[in-house]
Amino acid sequence: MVTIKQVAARAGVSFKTVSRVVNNDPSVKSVNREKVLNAIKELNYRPNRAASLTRRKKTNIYAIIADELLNVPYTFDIIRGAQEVAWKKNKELLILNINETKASIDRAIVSLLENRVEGVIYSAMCHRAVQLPDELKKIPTILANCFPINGDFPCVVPDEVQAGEEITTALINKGYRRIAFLNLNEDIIAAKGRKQGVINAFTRHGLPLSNLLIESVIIKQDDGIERSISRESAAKIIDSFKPDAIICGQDPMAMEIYFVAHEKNMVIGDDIGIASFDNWGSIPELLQPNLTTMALPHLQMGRWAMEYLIDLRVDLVHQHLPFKLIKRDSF
Amino acid sequence: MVTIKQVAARAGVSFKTVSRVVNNDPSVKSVNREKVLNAIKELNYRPNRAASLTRRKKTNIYAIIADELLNVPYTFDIIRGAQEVAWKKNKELLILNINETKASIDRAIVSLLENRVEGVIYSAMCHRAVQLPDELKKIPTILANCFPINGDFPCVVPDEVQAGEEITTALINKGYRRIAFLNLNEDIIAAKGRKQGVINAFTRHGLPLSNLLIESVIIKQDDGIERSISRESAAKIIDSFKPDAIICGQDPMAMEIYFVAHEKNMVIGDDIGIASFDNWGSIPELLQPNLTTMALPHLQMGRWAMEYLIDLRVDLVHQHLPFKLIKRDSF
DNA sequence: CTGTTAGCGCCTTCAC
DNA sequence: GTGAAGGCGCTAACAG
Repeated sequence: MVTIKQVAARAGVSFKTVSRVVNNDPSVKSVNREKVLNAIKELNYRPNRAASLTRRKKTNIYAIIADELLNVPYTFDIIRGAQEVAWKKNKELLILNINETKASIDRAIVSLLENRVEGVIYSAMCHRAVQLPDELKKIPTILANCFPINGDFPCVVPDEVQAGEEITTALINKGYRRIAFLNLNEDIIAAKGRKQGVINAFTRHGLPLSNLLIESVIIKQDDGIERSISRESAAKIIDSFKPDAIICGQDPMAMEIYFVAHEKNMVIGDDIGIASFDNWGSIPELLQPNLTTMALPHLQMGRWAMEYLIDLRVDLVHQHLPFKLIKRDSF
Repeated sequence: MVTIKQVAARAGVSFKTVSRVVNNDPSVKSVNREKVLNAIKELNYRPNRAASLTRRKKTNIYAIIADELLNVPYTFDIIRGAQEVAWKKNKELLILNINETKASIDRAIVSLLENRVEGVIYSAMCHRAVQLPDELKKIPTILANCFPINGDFPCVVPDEVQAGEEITTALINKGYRRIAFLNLNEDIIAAKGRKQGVINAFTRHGLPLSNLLIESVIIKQDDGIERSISRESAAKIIDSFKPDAIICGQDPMAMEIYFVAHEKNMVIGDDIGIASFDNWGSIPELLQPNLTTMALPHLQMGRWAMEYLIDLRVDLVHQHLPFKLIKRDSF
């Protein structure tokens, strides 16, 4: 491997000058800069990151821990958002993919510590509470799409309530007045918040709550496994409650509704409106125009979390898609 | 940051002994090892990876470049597979997420070179030909889920032909005898191979090719944008060709078929069999039992590629899901 | 603007 | 088994 000294010899300058050129120090005469640049190209020199890191105090390395527990397509956007900002700010971003096991997260933390990482985003693939090892407190850390069980880390999470309000308002604005909301399991954060949001929208628009039916169609069986009863429920609800629109907890559920509507010879968007949270991209193109979706702001969460770490900015612009930024000065 | 010397002072040994303990050198008296271990714990010492890397010749760092061009759920499995093996072999794995831009890949390569990465997996999100910069030839590289346009890198790709044979054979074994295959755009690798495989299976089972209809239902419009005409095509084909089973190029297509079948009051699995490549997980649970799917071996590709890099093993066991390993001794 | 000197924290070599 | 000396490739501090 060619070193800075070899380049210096070739260019006929001291190795410090080479170092300056490599690090874009403006205080190098352009003649010398040229010479060095040529030598670098001729020798095909590449700075040794490890060596440079030993001497520098700032590593400029950040990391995102991705807890892949649930592994739905769009969640990769958190990483993408973080990466985008890191790139722009010239920071290195380590992606650490873990799973639910303790060994896995422990190993990730070892990596963080040994690499002298300067900031960490801990991101979960579904909005939930997490309990993180205390060791993470040694490094500036922000959670994305999850929040700390003890409130001991700052976090950025989607504002499910606002999402619920927005999707409902969209339907109301389209003229729908009697809405059924097939919610996810109401134990989970997203389901609780959205339910509240849907109710809020009804109240705000002066619609009677008797025109609103909310039912959880993901049920936990005795064996602990979750099962979707969306199809059966939808069929029943359409007959009994007679909604003019249905909100689904997630895309696959919307697919089921399409089926049920078909079976009942209802025309989507005409006889019945359909809206859905969590656009998984699983809805065939053909049906998309008839669907009101609310995608979660994963990209923004990633960006935001990264900007928070790098600049400690907590004054960020509110984006179109709803968010909640819970700030805690833990460092 | 606490250093090896501080640990040594605390433990009452030379810093070299500490180094030995940290690196699991067996030639340390267990009394001393204990002392060192305690000191490490008390001071909460963490080896500095960068510093250790400067002196060591082997970095043990590998990287996977993920070309996220197409961003379908299961492709992350390539990374997961690579990571699994890297973990097992105690290697660090850098995940470099790029997009189609040259700037992006160039930046990734700079990162590879500066980090003195010892091996690279270049993975594409859909099976295709890629042209990689020559600079990658300086590092042992293997492609996963894509192959080099000039044959200048080794690669591991799914065996689409075999996949076609297996899925068709599965249908034939279930008793279906007249099959329509709604293929992806036949310009793409996967579509070509699978078509051949489907034909092979027919031939092998002595079925007349007149009982097989293959049609591409993803068409490229004049404006270059691809459009799926699977639904219309399926409707027509069911009426005219009267297949007893349909093979779909991918899950979303299978969803369309479910619809069409519904509209025609056909019972899935009874009046008509459905099979699909590329299990995206977009098929609602309820319908899964009626679907014969063939998932692509992304996990295995990731594992295999990594093992190839680390051990140069090309003699790996053939797994259930079909593969093709194209080996080229480029390093 | 440039070069010298002195490290960074660790590992290698080799003598004890 | 252990430790001292030396060096990895680079940057900080400072002198010129």
